[in-house]
Amino acid sequence: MESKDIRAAGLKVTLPRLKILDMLERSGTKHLSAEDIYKALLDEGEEIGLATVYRVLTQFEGAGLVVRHHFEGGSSVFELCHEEHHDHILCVKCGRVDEFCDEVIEQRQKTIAQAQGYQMTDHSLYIYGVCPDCSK
Amino acid sequence: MESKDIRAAGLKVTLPRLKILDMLERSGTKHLSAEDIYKALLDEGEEIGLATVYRVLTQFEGAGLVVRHHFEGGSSVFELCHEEHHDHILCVKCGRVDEFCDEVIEQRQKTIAQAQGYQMTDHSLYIYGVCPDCSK
DNA sequence: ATTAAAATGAGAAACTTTCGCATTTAGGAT
DNA sequence: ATCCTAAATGCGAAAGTTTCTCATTTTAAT
Repeated sequence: MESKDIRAAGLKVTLPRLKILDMLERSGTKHLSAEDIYKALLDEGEEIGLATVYRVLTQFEGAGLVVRHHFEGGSSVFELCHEEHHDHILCVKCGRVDEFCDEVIEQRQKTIAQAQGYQMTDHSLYIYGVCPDCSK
Repeated sequence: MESKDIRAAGLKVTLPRLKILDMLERSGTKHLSAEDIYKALLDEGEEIGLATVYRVLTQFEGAGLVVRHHFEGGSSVFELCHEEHHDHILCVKCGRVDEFCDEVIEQRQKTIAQAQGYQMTDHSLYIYGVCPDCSK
């Protein structure tokens, strides 16, 4: 259980927060929007308010428990923050999302930031393409 | 003039479209939202509707004349599509945006896509950091 | 000039996200 | 275990962004 993660963030361990965390865990590699999480929980018979989902996700983001992504299409999506950083490759046909890590790029980004006089704090990289299943 | 670009996209050359294109050109490296463009044009005494701005931007995007970015913060921003592809580095303090190109990363992305079985169609890379001005 | 198809502007509508506030809950002190 | 206060919740309203509808205007080819 991650009660400790919630507590470590200075937040009280409440039922809604555990539910949301659990939902994100079970979602695996799929990225969920606030609305997705809200509906999924309602479907499972949980009582929760949409405003709470938004509030909690924002708090979790601030605490570094989840990352928010701005994919195309209106709403933000969220995913649990694993220790190891990773980037994403998305299928433009079916929406499938895969993850990858690449040290070469990581390093190169730092170099570029430095060259531009920036102190790099973060980055986001998305590769778009047609996934194996959709390209045959 | 880029009347030809508009025409090449199969769109009629209208005043609103020329105004929007011109505004994007004059904006230089700054990225504008639909609302930004709308207000800026109103300020210059132009008559234009917000719906038109949204419509035209979406059409321009489809035609490859502009790129839409989903930076943080609610609304999409747009920039003219120059021939050469480039990525962005943003200041998390002042919002400044700089651009860069890096062949190493470009190449590496193709390699990664291939390794994952994807046919890469596009990508987007944002580096976040503190810009030279804000870090002193 | 004429005309059909396309584009526009204004407001309504849809959608995502945040806010305000009365009520409930967590968790430390008793 | 019970009490108490700050924090969290749920609801509906509100704010913000984007799309839609439709009557009117404009483009560009005849």
